[in-house]
Amino acid sequence: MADVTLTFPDGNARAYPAGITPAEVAEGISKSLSKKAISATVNGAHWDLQWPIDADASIAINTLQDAGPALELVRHDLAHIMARAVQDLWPNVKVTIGPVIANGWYYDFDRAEPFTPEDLGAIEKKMKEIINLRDPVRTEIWERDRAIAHYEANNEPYKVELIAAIPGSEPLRMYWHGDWQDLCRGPHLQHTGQVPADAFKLMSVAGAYWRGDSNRPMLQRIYGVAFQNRDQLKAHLTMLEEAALRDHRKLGREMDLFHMQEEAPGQIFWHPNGWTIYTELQDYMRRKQRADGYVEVNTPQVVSRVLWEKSGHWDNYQEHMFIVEVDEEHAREKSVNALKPMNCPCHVQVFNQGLKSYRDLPLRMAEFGSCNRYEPSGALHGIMRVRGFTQDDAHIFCTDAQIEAETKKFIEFLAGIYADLGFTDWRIKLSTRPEKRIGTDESWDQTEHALGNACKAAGYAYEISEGEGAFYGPKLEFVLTDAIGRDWQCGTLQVDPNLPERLDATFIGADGAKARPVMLHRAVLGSFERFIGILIESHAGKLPFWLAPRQVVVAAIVSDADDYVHEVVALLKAAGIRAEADTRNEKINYKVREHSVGKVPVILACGGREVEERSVTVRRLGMKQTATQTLEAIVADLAKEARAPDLL
RNA sequence: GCCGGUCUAGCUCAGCUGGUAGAGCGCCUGAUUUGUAAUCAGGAUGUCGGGGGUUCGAGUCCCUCGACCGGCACCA
Repeated sequence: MADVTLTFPDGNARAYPAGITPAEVAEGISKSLSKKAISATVNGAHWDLQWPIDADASIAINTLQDAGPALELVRHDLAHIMARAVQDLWPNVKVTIGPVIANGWYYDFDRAEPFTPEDLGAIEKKMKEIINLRDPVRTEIWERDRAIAHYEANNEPYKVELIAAIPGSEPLRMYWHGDWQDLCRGPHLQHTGQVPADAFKLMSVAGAYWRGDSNRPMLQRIYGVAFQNRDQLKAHLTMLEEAALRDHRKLGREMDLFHMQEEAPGQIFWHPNGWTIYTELQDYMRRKQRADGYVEVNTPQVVSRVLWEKSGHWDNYQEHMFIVEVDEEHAREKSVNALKPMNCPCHVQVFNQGLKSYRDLPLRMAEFGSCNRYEPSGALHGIMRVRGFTQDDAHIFCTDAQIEAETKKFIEFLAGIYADLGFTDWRIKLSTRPEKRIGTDESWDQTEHALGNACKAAGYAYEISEGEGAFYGPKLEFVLTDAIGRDWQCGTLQVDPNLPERLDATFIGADGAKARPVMLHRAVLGSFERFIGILIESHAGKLPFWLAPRQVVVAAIVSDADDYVHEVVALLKAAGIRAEADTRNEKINYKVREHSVGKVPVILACGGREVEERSVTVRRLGMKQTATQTLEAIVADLAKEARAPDLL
């Protein structure tokens, strides 16, 4: 048999008989390595210790100490161990798939009865038993027919369907954990005992559609998290607890920002504190947009069905629209209208007034547009996914040739705003042509390239979201994450040649002929509601001074200071600062605690000494130490701090 | 929309197998004049998410509707 040359990470190379497995290689190196080994990295690929190597390759033996392979394998093996535990406990449960995800894994089961929290405890216990068995993992490649016959015999229809979906060219690999078998592409650990039994936890059960298709059966998905050791697991759980404290729904209540109630699901009752954030942000955005060459418009909320039919929304988006039927007193016919779910058709109406020249393009038309969408009930989420919201929307009417430059300009605009608002950690996704689409492949090629190039030109990397574009054009999504790491699309830019066509938007070109503009739908924040939710979570409620709803509380230490406190508040207000007095009959400790919990950035305490000196003692949120400043100095300082970043 | 869970005072939560609702914080009243994360004492909290049913009796059991939470699907 021919030899293969394997090159180790230290550069040494050795010849082995072809077909040697990494397990055998490890054994040849040392007994202890062979015991500790979990997998190999062969030519950069993650390789099972049992898979033969048939050609020259680089090789590294991985152990549980190697975070990348260890986390992947531990989580993957746990998915199998969990499935085995479930089938041990309930033999009738059918297994489906169980991939590794961020921090852990899930596995989807088909079972008539729901899994209860107690069941999760029982499953976890059973999993620990399986781990303690230290059952060897073995693998074989099977013929398709045999695999299908096997799963049919075992009444596992989902597995049969999975096999049917695997391309015929790919080998079918079976894995065993002890006697329990699963179809799996691997790799896996050597034996179940290599899983750290104290570093995983089953987290939750949730419904999930088979193959992600809402027309197919709903399965039960059990989520688990796993790490290399117990401390990492504990750290993760602690992180989750802390993240829960940053939840905007909790902070919204605690900081008295807004509330929602049954009578208006998915809509927000903004309280004075929350509305202050909203209006500050809106004022800031308005200034930024003006400075960046946008004109601002405002368009109707309730618009006749006639326009929605022309725009195509009536056919394609009706189920998400709030339909309003108006029975006018003297009208013979009811008029059917809809609350606008988006602003674009109305903006085209504004564009269409009067003749537009190529000299008017690009025309950047902005609106803080209030939209209502009948979102599915299960999609609602705090103030981040709602049925009534306001977009910082704009449509850029331009020519094809202007798309790339306008996109680049927009990305830079957005990046500046995100930076002002304290976001450094955001991503761009480029969503490309979906299966169901209009337009030629050439035009898709062009616009997809234009968006990608604009990202590059602006200096930002992007991920591709294959097939996620709108039916009329590709889009960029600007994604931020919430407290517990869920992704939210905030900013967006979508190329749309369709709506100008449908609503007959034209301009007179340089050649004197009518031409069709393209529209770029774009938003920076996305919606004020979602963005404020993210903003609250990312700052854990401690908003930057200019956005803080309550900026300063002036607290009296003794009631003799009350008059002075009111004087200080008046001076601060005159300087444009949101200040209030706290002259309640309470100790300063009490007031400091209460306003700190309330995330007020600055507390100014006034006692006899301050009255005497005409000073204040400043305590900033999150800082223990205090400093005494003169009244003039603190008013000047805070007035400066209160300026929005674009006014600095 | 789908699967599962939850809904008790303003907030956070307790209330066992059905016997007629409680705590802490907050709120109100009074005392206290206080120096940087909860001063003390007293007082009132409520259609137990809505509706219907079973029962002598329902916060508790059943049905139904709704909202919310976690996922999934959706996210022109």
